Amino acid sequence: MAATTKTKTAAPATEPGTRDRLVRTASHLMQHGGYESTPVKQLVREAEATLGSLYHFFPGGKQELAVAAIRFGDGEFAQLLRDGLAGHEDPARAVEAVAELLADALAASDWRDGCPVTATALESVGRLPELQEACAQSFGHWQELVAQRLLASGIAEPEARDLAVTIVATLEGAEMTSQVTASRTPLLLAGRHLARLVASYLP
Amino acid sequence: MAATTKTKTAAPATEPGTRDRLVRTASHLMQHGGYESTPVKQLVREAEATLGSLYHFFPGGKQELAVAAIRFGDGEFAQLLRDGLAGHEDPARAVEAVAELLADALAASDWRDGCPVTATALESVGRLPELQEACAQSFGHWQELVAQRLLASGIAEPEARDLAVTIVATLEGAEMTSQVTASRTPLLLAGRHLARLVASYLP
DNA sequence: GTCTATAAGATGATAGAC
DNA sequence: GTCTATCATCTTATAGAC
Repeated sequence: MAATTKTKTAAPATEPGTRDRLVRTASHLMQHGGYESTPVKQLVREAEATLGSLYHFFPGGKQELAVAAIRFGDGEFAQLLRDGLAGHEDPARAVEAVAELLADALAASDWRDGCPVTATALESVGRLPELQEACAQSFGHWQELVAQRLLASGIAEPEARDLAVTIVATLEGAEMTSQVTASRTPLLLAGRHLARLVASYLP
Repeated sequence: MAATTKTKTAAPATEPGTRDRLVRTASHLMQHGGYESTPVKQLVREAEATLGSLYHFFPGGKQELAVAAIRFGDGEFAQLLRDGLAGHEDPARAVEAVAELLADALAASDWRDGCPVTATALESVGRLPELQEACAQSFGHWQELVAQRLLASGIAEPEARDLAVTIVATLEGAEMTSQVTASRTPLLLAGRHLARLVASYLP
């Protein structure tokens, strides 16, 4: 924390350093195939780094890098969530907008850029505890963002939090369905149904 | 199809043959870690088979066995769906019952026995076309079961089908969330919210 | 901090006896 | 149909020069 002074995210305007490139690339590749399908060799190649650099920044190897990648994906997904939720006065319409944003990103990437956490999350259950914990924290983080948005719209305390859990879960499930079936429909339907559900809780 | 006469599922009362053991074991292991996390060596060991048998029944190797395993998991999940949906007159309550069944199975397996398709589905997107196709068919199959149940309750044609897509997606997403967070809550909340949504479409 | 070469083991798949 | 031994390749990780 006080070693070289600028080891953390100091200058966001500068070009990303080797560590950042490794994390971003890992996040992107794990977004596709998950953890096991992503060999470190491909990782360092696409990050334009070397094995030496990887084990310099992440002595814990692939697993430690994967945890950092999940945290990074957590932040990226959170930003998309904030963008979508902020675009409309009506919270029901806001949730639907998030589903539409996800469908856009999915179609634009030929159905490959889904949730940056889901694939790894499933692989991690009961076998990679540190990764699983990072994934669980991501879900909690996103639920909190949705809950705050619902609370701000006047939905009461227990209902808003409960709804947020289901909203995030439904978006995850619908995104996966859209990916596998190569169709926007599941996400768009989920958006419509979630909007109806949220509206039914509005004061 | 007409080679040895009894190569298919002839006697369901007899103890399962080697082929069946391979398929069941593959389905069970892929239910946990997915495709890449399941080495063939572990597969044949737990199936009490040998490499020779695997490549005898599945000349296409691991991939061909994986497709058969997904089809098997498709059928198992479909049965759980039928059981849950048939238990209540009210379709809203029936959907909620499915979520409760899933939560029970999950907790009983220490959060490991989730959907037998999801993990593999995500890994397959854009990289294993035959597996991806089998996974997409599973989702379609389950959606059809739910749609028929809703239609039988008097929900009209386009609404019932659209709802079925969201119901299956939500159950998938909630089950994943329950697995990763080791908690029944996400599935139980999803069940409650889905019941409310279904009720809002009832005549 | 970065690089290459290499270790040590696991991986999917095959050969050929039985 | 089943078995074991083995292949070629790929895997994560390390060593040590620069």
